[in-house]
Amino acid sequence: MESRINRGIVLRLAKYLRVLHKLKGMGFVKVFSNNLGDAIGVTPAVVRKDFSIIGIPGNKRGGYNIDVIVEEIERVLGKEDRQPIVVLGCGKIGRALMGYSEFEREGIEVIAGFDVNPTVIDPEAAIPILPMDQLQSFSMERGVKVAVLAVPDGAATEVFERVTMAGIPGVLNFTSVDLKCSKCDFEDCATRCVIQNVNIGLEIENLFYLVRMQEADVLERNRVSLDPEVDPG
Amino acid sequence: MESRINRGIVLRLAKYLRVLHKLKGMGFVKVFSNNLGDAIGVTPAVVRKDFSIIGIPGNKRGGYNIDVIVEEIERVLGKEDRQPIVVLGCGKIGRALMGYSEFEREGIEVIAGFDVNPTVIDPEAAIPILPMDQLQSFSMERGVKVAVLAVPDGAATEVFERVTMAGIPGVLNFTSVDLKCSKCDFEDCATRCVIQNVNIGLEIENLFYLVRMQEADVLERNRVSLDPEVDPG
DNA sequence: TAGATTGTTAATCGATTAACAATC
DNA sequence: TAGATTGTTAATCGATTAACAATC
Repeated sequence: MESRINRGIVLRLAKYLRVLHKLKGMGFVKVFSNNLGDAIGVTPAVVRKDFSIIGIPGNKRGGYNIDVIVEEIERVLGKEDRQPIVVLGCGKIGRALMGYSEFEREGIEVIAGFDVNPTVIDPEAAIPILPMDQLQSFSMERGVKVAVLAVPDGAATEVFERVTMAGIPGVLNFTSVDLKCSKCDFEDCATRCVIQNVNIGLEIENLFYLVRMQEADVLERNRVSLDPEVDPG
Repeated sequence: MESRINRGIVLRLAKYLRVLHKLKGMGFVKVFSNNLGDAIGVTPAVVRKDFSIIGIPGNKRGGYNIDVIVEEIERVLGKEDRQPIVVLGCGKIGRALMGYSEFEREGIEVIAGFDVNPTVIDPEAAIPILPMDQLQSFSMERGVKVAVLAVPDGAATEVFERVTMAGIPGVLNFTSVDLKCSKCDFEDCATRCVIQNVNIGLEIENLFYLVRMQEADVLERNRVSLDPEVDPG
């Protein structure tokens, strides 16, 4: 019954926002919970509930005003300001992320990379690559809020340690080491660090499993439909 | 009450597996639900329930036998065989994934990359990069089950179309376009394609939001603790 | 036996869904 | 007015957690 703002809602809000920007670009002014639900793949009731929770008003017969929704969601999500991040580990994945062109559209900007390998250091590059030692001073100075962790698995915990020392409160973790700060619950964390783990290997394994399950399922259904009642003996 | 095998369990099983391999390497033979729970950050009851669901037996006083768990989880997850995948889109992200060394440890092998850009095609490379046109024939021939989508957002739906045409039943989607096959529920899908969306931009936005919430929360708590009762006027 | 741990059942929790009164 | 859509309340659902009997 009690529904606070959780990760689920936040994710949906960001999705609404994209659809709404497109609709607005097409000249739409109003939208119904029905349309929006279809667009992001949820029921209209979810849309109405989400909007109700963050206080977006609609009109009983005329749906919701797109400008109002956009403004309110952006306020809740805090989209007004630029979102500067740093990338830790400038190997293949790290450098790919540093050049990820889709970030720009979202207001996300990689302001520096860090690495322990002296040969990749390049403070003069468009996006400077600095020695890992400078992480703390740089982050303090620039007020870095989010770091992307793209180091080898073996270095994950050590580098994560540096991140907490540097006072960076948010981490997107691409290593396959499951990070958690001590006593850290997703919602409430003693050392005050929010971690989002993205484990590519795990996702792929998972996918293989789901695919196999699905294929088994199809087979099973065919069997059942050929053989509606099990006939023992 | 009724708990079928869902994404949550599958993800946990893969995590148990990692811990267990390490424990085994250290010479352990038995493990308690308690230990395993601590290791992956869940309660012992969850561990016992998971094991109960997939039919892993324990001993009332002696915990679980590591070899038995490993064998059973690997059977359920189907870890015995190699897991060949293809990468669609050989830009920065795509090539980074093609060279992702952590895959090896998990039995995941990138067997080819595909791209529309003729200048990156290289069928003789260690991991061949082929024209996108050859996706269908290649996948049919090799029985590809999982494709990683790393094309620009603009090409996402078109390339995904090719994937379904090629009969590939699993997709890990790194574009920020929310893919879904028509009528596709996560569990049950008419066109029989399992999609896992990994939206890096969305994750980072989310992180910024959560960090901001957390900071607000800390402030709020300090305020409350300084000012335990609201004093109007 | 006493102590500890499994395996399962019941309670809790939170989120999603359904339903419908309010009302434009 | 009639029809449609919001906003909210209650029902449902599934997963997590607690608790405890069984038993080694």
